[in-house]
Amino acid sequence: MKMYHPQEIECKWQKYWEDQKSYHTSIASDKPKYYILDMFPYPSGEGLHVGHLVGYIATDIIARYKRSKGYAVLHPMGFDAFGLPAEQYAIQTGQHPAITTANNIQRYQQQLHKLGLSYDWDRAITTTDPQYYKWTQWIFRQLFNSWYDIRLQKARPIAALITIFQQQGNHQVDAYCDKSPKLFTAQEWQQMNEEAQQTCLLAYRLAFLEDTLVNWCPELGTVLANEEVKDGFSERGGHPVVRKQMKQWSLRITAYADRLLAGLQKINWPTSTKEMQRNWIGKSTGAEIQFTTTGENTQHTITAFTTRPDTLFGVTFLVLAPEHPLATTLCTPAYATAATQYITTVINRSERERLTTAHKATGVFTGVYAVHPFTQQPIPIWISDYVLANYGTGAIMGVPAHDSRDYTFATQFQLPITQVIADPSDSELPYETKEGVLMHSDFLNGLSVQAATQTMLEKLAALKLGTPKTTYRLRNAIFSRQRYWGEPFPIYYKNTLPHSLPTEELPMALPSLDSYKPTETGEPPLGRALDWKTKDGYPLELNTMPGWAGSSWYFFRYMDPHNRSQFVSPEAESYWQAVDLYVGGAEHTTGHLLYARFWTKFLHDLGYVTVDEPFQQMIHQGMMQSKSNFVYRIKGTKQFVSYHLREQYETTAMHVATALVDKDNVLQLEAFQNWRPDLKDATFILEEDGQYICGSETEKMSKSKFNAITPDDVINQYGADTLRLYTMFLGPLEQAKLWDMHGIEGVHRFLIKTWRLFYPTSGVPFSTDSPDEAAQKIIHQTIKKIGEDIQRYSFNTAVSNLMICVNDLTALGCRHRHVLGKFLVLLAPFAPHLAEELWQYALGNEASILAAPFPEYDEAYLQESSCEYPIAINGKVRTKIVFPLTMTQEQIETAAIAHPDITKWLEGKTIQKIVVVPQKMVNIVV
RNA sequence: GCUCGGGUGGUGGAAUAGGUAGACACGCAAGACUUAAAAUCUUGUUCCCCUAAAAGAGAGUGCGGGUUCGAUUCCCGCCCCGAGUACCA
Repeated sequence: MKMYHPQEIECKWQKYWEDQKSYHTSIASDKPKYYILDMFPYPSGEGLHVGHLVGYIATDIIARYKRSKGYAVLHPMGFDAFGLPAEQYAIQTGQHPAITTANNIQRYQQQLHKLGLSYDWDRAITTTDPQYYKWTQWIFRQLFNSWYDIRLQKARPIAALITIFQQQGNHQVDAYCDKSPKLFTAQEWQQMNEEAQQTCLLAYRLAFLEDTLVNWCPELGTVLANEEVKDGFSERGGHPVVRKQMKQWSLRITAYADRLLAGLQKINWPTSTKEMQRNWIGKSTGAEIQFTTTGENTQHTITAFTTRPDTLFGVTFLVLAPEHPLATTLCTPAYATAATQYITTVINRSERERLTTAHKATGVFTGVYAVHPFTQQPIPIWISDYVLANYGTGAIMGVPAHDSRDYTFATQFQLPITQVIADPSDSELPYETKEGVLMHSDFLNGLSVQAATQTMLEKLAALKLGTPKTTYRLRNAIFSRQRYWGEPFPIYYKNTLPHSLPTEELPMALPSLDSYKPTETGEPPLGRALDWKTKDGYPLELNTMPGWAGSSWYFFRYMDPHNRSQFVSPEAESYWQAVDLYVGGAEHTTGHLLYARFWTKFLHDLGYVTVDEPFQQMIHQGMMQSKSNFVYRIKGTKQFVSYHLREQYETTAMHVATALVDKDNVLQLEAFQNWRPDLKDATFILEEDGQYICGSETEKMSKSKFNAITPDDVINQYGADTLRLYTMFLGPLEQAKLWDMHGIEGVHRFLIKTWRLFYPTSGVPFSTDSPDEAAQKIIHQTIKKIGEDIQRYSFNTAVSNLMICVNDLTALGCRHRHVLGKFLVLLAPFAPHLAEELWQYALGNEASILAAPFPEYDEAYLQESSCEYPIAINGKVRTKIVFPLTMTQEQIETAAIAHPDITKWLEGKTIQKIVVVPQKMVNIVV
């Protein structure tokens, strides 16, 4: 009898599939297409752990299933390889990040290869490859040379804008641009020199230079995007982040805010993810209202944005953001010193400090009043950092009765509070609900919130005091990084104005440097490059692009990865279209997933792609958790105290490798001392029984918590098929799962049982007779279930159903070649190596199982001739009776109440009703 | 605080359209094989009461209500856990 040795057969078939080019994908116009994509991984130095694999295994099962259903399946993999860790390593060691990256990629590929994943590796792409980033630069160049036409709701080439400027100036242009662009006539435009013209155009480009307040991370020496900063610290590395004014490249994603919002309705994504994008875009409608200051000499106009114009009569103060242009100039001399001091401290405060003091209201009075547009009452103007400079207009009208933040501020500084909406429940102020009737509001009195808003907007418009306005929380995306390991910008400067390099000069490759640190003068690392200038001697851009540049369009490149003349050919793009199913982490919701949608819409506008949403359906795999262990170090010493005694000392908890801890959390002391050089002379305070007990917690699996399980160890012990199956068997794809090795024996035993079904101890040969009813029923039921389970991504139940099938066929002693062959095709997407081995060697098929079509089930074999009915009395099941399906409802009723197990419950009671649900159950109501 | 998930045996989980709660697997217990152990196989395993055992009775899907002949599933109110978000006017 042959034994199941996964390590032998898995290597053999992996090589076979590679040699046969089994996963080669091409356009097959006679077949329907299916594009299934995993999120672009960053190849970190730590390699993969089993948590990363959940998604890869799931997509592989679907890809294999879809192929066996006759689809042309695009299932590629590649690497998003620019990024900070390789560069930090380069700064420390001097090793070029390209070498680090290549090593890491190789390790990833080996790990993925050992899992038997069916990627078409000929289509693999890497963002750091100049032949790839050539096109990232090319797309950036298109963004630089485009503007957004609001009337047509699409991006257009900058040449079209120049034509408009030549003919009519920019007074009539309806475009997304800088806040107040310089206005000019056609004649003025024509008289401008090139420099002046370029300055004007820059205000309209979709990729533009801008002085902005950025998240500066001194430790990393670079700026970070909003979503790369968590609680005032950098997401990578956890370094502090401060706010700083810098000239940066930005992308005008805000032009697409409305389309990014509307597009969510067309795509099949988790509601939570859509909701998060909606909140991130943060569309709010309201009005901008003008307030004029009182004062003898100078009168200023302050424009405030509000979503509640209906509460205008409740305004008791105005607040300016500290960064507001008027904040420094408005104050009366008596208040100016205090105000300037406040503004300086607040602006220099780091993001971190702002957050920790967020709950406290701070601010200063300017000494100046504005006039209420209707009551003509004076309204004090304050400055406070609870108003954000870059949202709305940077100025708000304070309505303390109906806004909690304004309420806190008013209470703090004893400003008056005027209630203007009657609260039906009469609860405490502030009353923020949009229900109720207006009061103390002159011409609005008695109106509902909705009607009052409408009336107020009309009145403001008529008196030219305000206009309806929609704002977005979404900011333009800062696109410069002061780093080496990223795509260089295809940009050079002429008299400090940016120009794009001609496309023939792309790719613009990264230069080699002697060091990857910033220059002594604080310039980015590219400042060290010799001859970093164009042929004509113009200086090139020193910043590089952020990590998300390459991942914003990679899904198109897989369609046509070797194209030298286009980023994707129209033929390939129109065949593969959007990704049908995208599987990856939810943590990319407000970053990658938003930027990829933005770039797709932009490329669509310019006519380069037909789709305008990149990912039709999206699923997030749940995170993998694992038990992590802690030891407790007495502060300032190398002494470690056991779990139960830790409270007697002042200790810090420290993660310890779970490999050094047994299942009862007992630490292996010697192994711990040898774990790291600095622990060599560690000493311990032990429990009474002489053991060191570690603390334990369930946490997200990660190398830094020392609780990661690498696939390599599992594969060495059980084989890739067992790992694939077990990862799916743990629970639903989208749910967080706890990895523990206990259950893996169960799925491994299942594969051994499967093996024995084909190589039984009895040695009975396979039969080619037509299978018996019982075997047919089992296999057809399983075909139905597996198909349904895969289609609803329920892989854990699919594995269960495969187990049930093997259990049943084993009990039956099934030897039918026909039935067993069908079973292998069902098993193949989950455990491809074992299925191929048994298909070719046990059953003696000549062709690969990959060519076998997914079996169809025959309804005829699923028909039952009878059904077991649970018989319930008042909903409680009392007995079960088998009835033939030919029985009528009346016959079932009569039989049920005549059954001895039932009659004893009916004694002395009257039957009120009998419910018979065909093929389900019977309920007797007494 | 807000938004979105989720609470089912000792454990992971199943129940796809309101119809037998606990599939499948782990663990545990007993037995077979073995000199013995491991491996393998067989049987049992929601809890509680009763019983020598069988049989039987009751409770039960976070808690409290509701709709229904019937609710893990639908509705209302609460509690707990997890994730995301944070002055966006």
